[in-house]
Order: sequence, then structure tokens, then C-alpha cells
Amino acid sequence: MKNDTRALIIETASELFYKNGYNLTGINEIIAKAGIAKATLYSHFKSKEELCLAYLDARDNDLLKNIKEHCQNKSKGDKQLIGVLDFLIPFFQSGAFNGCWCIRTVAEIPRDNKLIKKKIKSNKKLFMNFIEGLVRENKNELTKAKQSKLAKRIYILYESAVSESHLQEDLWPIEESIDLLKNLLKDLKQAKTAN
Amino acid sequence: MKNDTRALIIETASELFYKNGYNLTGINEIIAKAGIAKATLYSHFKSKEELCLAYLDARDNDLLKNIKEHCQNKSKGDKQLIGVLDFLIPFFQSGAFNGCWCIRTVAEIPRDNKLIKKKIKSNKKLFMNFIEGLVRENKNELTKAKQSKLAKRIYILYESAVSESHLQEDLWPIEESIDLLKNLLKDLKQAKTAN
DNA sequence: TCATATAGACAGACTTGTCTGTCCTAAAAT
DNA sequence: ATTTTAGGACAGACAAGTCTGTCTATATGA
Repeated sequence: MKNDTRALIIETASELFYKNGYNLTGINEIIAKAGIAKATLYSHFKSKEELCLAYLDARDNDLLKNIKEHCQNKSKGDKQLIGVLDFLIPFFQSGAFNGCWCIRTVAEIPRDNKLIKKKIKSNKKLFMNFIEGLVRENKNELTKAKQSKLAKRIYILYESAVSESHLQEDLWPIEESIDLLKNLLKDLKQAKTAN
Repeated sequence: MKNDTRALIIETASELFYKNGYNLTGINEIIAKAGIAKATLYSHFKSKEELCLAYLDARDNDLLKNIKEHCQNKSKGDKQLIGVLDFLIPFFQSGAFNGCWCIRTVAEIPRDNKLIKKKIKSNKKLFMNFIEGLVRENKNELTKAKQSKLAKRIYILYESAVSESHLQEDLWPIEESIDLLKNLLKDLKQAKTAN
């Protein structure tokens, strides 16, 4: 039950933080929506900042889980790599999409908040590791250096697809990123047959 | 003199908004740094929101001017297109860099603030137009459709370079974006000679 | 009975924006 | 040449509201 309450707080805060922003969401709004008392919230989290860290973790864990699942449902090979990007299409269309919570949160906190920045960087690293693993699995003919380069490229394409589809309120940046990635994968094939 | 004061206000606000964030920068901080009275500020801008619009315009105009200059100093051809991206290297290293003010501002305002969102989209469109013009000038052998596609790709690479170098606090996303663009341009050359 | 939930008052520090009244400078009118 | 007039900037108090986080006092459930 204590865990239930904690999970409920995180879930509620996560919804509001992501939808309306971290600074624009007050503690009072969170407890009202969760139907709990303020003292209850502060018994689980010693500050709003701590709740923010939990929010970032919850979002990132959830994303990683879903995107892994999405990719595993694709056939082996390029499809799985492209899966990282086309995962964004239904996400964007779901209406729950509101850009990258990491970038949005960084935009809202003071410059010297190391704690939150560290958490975000560490979570992005986990995401990067996931992509690298996916590349290794599906492009094991490539050298390590080329695998790493491809992973980085998929990562930046993913990030720009997220940020720009959000800003433009349009699907085109996602589609263009996918298209670009397909080009890259085709180039790798050509380079291979050329050798 | 009136124009000087107005310019001073915008410059001061621009510095603080970009460095510390829009919501975290108070009117009192702006007037203290600018050395002006509150009534003076409010005689030039009827609200903080209006000052925000002026800040976005000032930043975007400045950027466009500088990036145009940077590209014009490059030799005609691919170099000018790559210029859009390698412009970011000295910017990042200058210490004045703090990510994309548009995305950061969007992250801070309420969801339903159409005014600021409209301004940002309109300024991004101007930036896109600039890239399209640059592509037309330097890739006039391409069809219009291919020019438009290339422009979009440069745009998303630019945006991801900005966002990710900021988030990662590292130059690698910029360098990787440049590298990716060079690949794309090489592909276009190969496709041309192949035909 | 005892832990834990509740509602909500409260402190204290912020926020934006308004308003009053003073001062200075420069142009216009005498 | 001297006086008047007007515009802008000034300092700073103030209203009205926001925020986080603490605390008290009551209720509920094991």
C-alpha cells in the first residue's frame, strides 16, 4: 500500500510535469489530482526535486521498455534499427506526446542543478547503450568503430525527430529522420558489396 | 534615447532569459541588471510575455545574421551548406551557448500560449527558408523536390546538433551531424555521376 | 492502541504588474 | 535670453497572487 501510494504520486506527477511543465506544476495540483494529503507526498519525497528525479526515471524506464518491445516485434536486421525511430510515429499520434522530458526539464531548472542534470545524462547513456546493443545485434559484420558511429547517428536522429516533431507539431521530422536512416543503412550495404 | 533604453532592456532580458531560463528570471532581476526602473520597463513592454517575444526575435535575427555571414565566408558549393552546421562549433565553444532558445522557451510556457508558439514557428520557418535558399544556390542541379528534402535534412541535423551538444555538454553531436551531412552530400555526387 | 492517512492553516519567500511622486533634460514659447 | 511645458526615467511602495515546505489537529484502519 505504501508502494501503491508512492507509485500513484509518481504517476500523477509524471503526467502533470510532462504535460504542463515542471515549474508550472505545483505540489498542490499534484496532491489534488492524486487525492492525497500534502504530508503524505512529503513523507515519500523530501522535496519537489526528488519527485522530479523519480519522474525522469519513471519516464525513461517506461520508454526504454516500450521501445525495446517495439523493436523486438520487428524482424531482425535493418527493421529493428529503424524501429527506434518509427516507434515515435504512434507515440506522436497518441496525443500523449509532448517532446523530450529531459530537454524540457533541463530548460526549467537552474543552471547549477547538478543532481537533475546528472540523472538525465545517465539515463540518456542507458538509451545510448540500448541503441548500441541493437546495432551490435543487427550489424555484427561492422567493425566496432562503425557500429559506434551508426549508434550515435541513430541517437541524434532520434533526438531531432522527437524535438522537431514537437516544435513543428508535425510528423515530418520523424518521417525525414526515418528516411535519412534508411539511406544510411543502404549506404552501408553498398559499401559492403563494393568491398 | 528611447530606442537605446528599449534596446538595453531587450539585451539584458535576452542574456538572462537565455542563461537562466524565462520563468526563473524575474522582472526585478532584469531591471536591476539593466539599471532601470520598473515603470520604465513597463512603459516599453506591456508584459513579460511581450518582452519574451522581443527576446525571441532579437536572438533569431542575430543568429540568422551571423550564420549567413559565416556561410558567405565559405567557398561556394558544399562548404556553404556544411557552414550551417560548423557555425555551431565556435558558438558552442564560446561559453555563451545554452541550447535552442525556442525549444527551451516552449518548454517553459503554458501549453495554450499560442502567441509565443506562433512566433517561434514563424522564426523557425525563416530559418528554414534561409537553408532552402542556400541549397538552391549551391545545388541548383537538383530538382526542387530534392532541394527541399536536402534542406529539411540539414535543418533537422542542425537542430539535433544544437539540442544534443547542449544536453551532452559535448561537441560530439555537432561533429557527428557534420559528418553525416558530408556523407549525404557525397551520396548526391555519386548519384549524379552514376546517372 | 498505534501508525498513518487526512484537511488545511501557515510561514516566508517569491512573482508580475500598478501606481505615486520626484527629477532631469530638451524643446518650445514668450 | 528666459521661462514654460512635456516626456521619459527614476525609486520604491504596494496589491494580489503564486510557490514550497512545515505543522497541527482530526479521522481512519489494522
